[in-house]
Amino acid sequence: MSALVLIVEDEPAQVEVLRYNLEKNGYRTAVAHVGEEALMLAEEEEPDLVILDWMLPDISGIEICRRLKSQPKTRSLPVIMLTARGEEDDRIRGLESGADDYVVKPYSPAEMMARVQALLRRSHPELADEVLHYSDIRMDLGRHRVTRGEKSIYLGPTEFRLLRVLMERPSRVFSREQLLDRAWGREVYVESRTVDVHIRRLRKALNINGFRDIIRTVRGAGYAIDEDS
Amino acid sequence: MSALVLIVEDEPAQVEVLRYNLEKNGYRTAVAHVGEEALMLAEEEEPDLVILDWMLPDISGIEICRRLKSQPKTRSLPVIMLTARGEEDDRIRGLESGADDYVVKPYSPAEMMARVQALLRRSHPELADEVLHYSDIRMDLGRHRVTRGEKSIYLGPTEFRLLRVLMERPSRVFSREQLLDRAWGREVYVESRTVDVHIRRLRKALNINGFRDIIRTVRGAGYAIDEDS
DNA sequence: TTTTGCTGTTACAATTTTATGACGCCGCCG
DNA sequence: CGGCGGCGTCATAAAATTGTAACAGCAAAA
Repeated sequence: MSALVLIVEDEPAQVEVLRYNLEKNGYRTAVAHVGEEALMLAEEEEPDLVILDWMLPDISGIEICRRLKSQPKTRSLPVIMLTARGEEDDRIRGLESGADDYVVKPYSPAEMMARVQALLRRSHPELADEVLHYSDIRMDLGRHRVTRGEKSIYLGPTEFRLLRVLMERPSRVFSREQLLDRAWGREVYVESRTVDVHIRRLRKALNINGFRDIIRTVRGAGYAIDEDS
Repeated sequence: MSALVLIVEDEPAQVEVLRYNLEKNGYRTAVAHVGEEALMLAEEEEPDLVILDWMLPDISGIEICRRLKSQPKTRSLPVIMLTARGEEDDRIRGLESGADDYVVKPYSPAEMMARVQALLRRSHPELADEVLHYSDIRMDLGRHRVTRGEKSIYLGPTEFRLLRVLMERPSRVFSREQLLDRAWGREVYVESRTVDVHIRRLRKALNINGFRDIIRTVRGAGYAIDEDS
């Protein structure tokens, strides 16, 4: 089972952005558009985390947060407060109301995901699986599973570690030595040309079904994972 | 013997959903379609819990609940009230009539099961056994019993603990060390290769009758319980 | 265009990792 | 005491993974 995140937000566009990103990261989602619904769902569905918009049609986010924190059943439910402008006052009031974190709009999805994961790791370590994304490639480290589009990709241990290194910093070029360091470890000695071979294996596995090659060769420098060429 | 849950609901589709989920979780079920029948069965069958729909053809759920709570014989019988809309008034009236919990339709089966289990644990701790599911495998922790499909699976104590660890987090890959920690305990020292042998024994037991292998070997990483490959 | 250096690709042997069957030990029960 | 079931370990087979060498291709420099 994966973590359930309750989104409390009245703007449909915002909801969709959050939902898309959360589900891409393997979380389940529930949505409440108004405050009453939020309180109900928080109790009924027992989510593992709440993302709570500050401005809602009925009850204010701050009030919802206060109520959540005042009930034994939802007290330890982590709350990320979401607000339009980062005024210091709001920030303080938000945290005073018991929110565990605070994100200012506009925010980057990656930042939000990082915060979600950080809070989940704190409250339910077993639910916070790391997932790396780039383009249409998805790497679930906990499940040790790689997919491209809908297709499962099977990798040997070394290719898996290699891809992981590349995915952790997309677009960055790693020299063969850097890759050996990070994917093989500092102590082993292998020919640097060996990297080429594993890159090839990785390419072959990743480009199954005529997918475009996503590994970029940088002559004289190394390799990177990259959208184009 | 397992707990008996009385379902009081007039819509056949709803009944089936409930019955299916309850039985999957190891409860026995009885069904009443109308209020009179419910009162009768509550007395005759001595169920351990009642799931009571708010809207019924003859007597209202609230009235049934009141009557149950007024009779000595059924007073301590836990009641979960089931209603279509989560209006605050209904909620209050429901709880005032003596219901022990309140679920709003539509609800998730998992949520309902959690509530059933929570109430049973309170009233009859010995009947509230935890049950793990994955795919067609069912693990009744309290009864120490495993089934796959309709077939009983016999496991030694070690295989049982091992399967339990895997079932608690389906799809997650556990290293041999993690498995030793969790299924054997931190203090004992056994070879990590021993895990292989028990995995094999587990597989042999689980794949009886030509069932598909559900344990995934992840080279260089460990094992996971998983639907595919 | 030729040269030179780097990279892609393939084949293969070596190594590592897992699967499996067998064995002996231990504790329990009859 | 003897049999039995469960368990850990070992030996060996089987399978997957990996490192390297060799060579073809290609790009940039001369």
